[in-house]
Amino acid sequence: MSALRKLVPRQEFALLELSAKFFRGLGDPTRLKILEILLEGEKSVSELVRRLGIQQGRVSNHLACLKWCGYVTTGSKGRYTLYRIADRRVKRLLQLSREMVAKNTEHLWACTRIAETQRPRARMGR
Amino acid sequence: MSALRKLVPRQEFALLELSAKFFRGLGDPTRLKILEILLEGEKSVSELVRRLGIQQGRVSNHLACLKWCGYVTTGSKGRYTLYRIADRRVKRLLQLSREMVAKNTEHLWACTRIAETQRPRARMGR
DNA sequence: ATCCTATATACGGTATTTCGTATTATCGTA
DNA sequence: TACGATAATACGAAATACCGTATATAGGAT
Repeated sequence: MSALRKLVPRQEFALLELSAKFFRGLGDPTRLKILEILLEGEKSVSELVRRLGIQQGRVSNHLACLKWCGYVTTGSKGRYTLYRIADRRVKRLLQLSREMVAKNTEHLWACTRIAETQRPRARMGR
Repeated sequence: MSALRKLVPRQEFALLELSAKFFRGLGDPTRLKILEILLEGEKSVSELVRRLGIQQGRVSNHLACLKWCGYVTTGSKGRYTLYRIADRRVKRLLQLSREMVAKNTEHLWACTRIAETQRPRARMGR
């Protein structure tokens, strides 16, 4: 049980929790790439699979995640499921992050508190 | 080794990776709460510890994380280290998320692909 | 130097996330 | 109905993140 939970009102805690979850939705490079592709226009799952070059199941899973978080919506067209960006704010979010990341590349690289994927676990000491 | 890595140019992959890392910086309720407090104005670590009610070490760790990601900067004043929001865009990011989360509360709650902290692990099936 | 306060770091344990692989569901068409 | 294509879901293993506790560092005052 998070200690924070005891200190902030239940409602506020829930909101923080949800917002964190929301941002974690953007915390994966594959999902970010998917959003970038969808910003070009709606795409079917198989199209995304081709573009990403990863397993179909994995793509569907990431898409489900993006959908739950409200980044994308779906429609079906025959056998295809088409995914598209759900909200104009998605583009804004990605823009903002790009700007801030650009200003901060070296720092972010050096950051060991949040590891990159598949990088050998960095010890905290020097 | 991520499969995505093989498909997108090295440079682009690095950028996606960094952006994801950047967003993961916002993917924790405690860090979000810290940013909210800092939006009121600069604060020392001990002040934050009081407000958050959690271990000092943990707060420092989260602060380090936020600093690496470029959300906050520090200055020292005597024995105190003062933390403050590093960039106007931080406020924008949080605003955008609040708006999108508000539109999406139920969905986010229901999302089992990204777990809330300390919630009993939901199985994927129904 | 020594003590005290403020802050940063280390590390094991546990929770969470992602991945790879396999399976299941759904829809159009023969 | 059976079949092929499209998409969604399941599940164990590996990677990553977070917490609690303990310890180290730094600066000011005595």
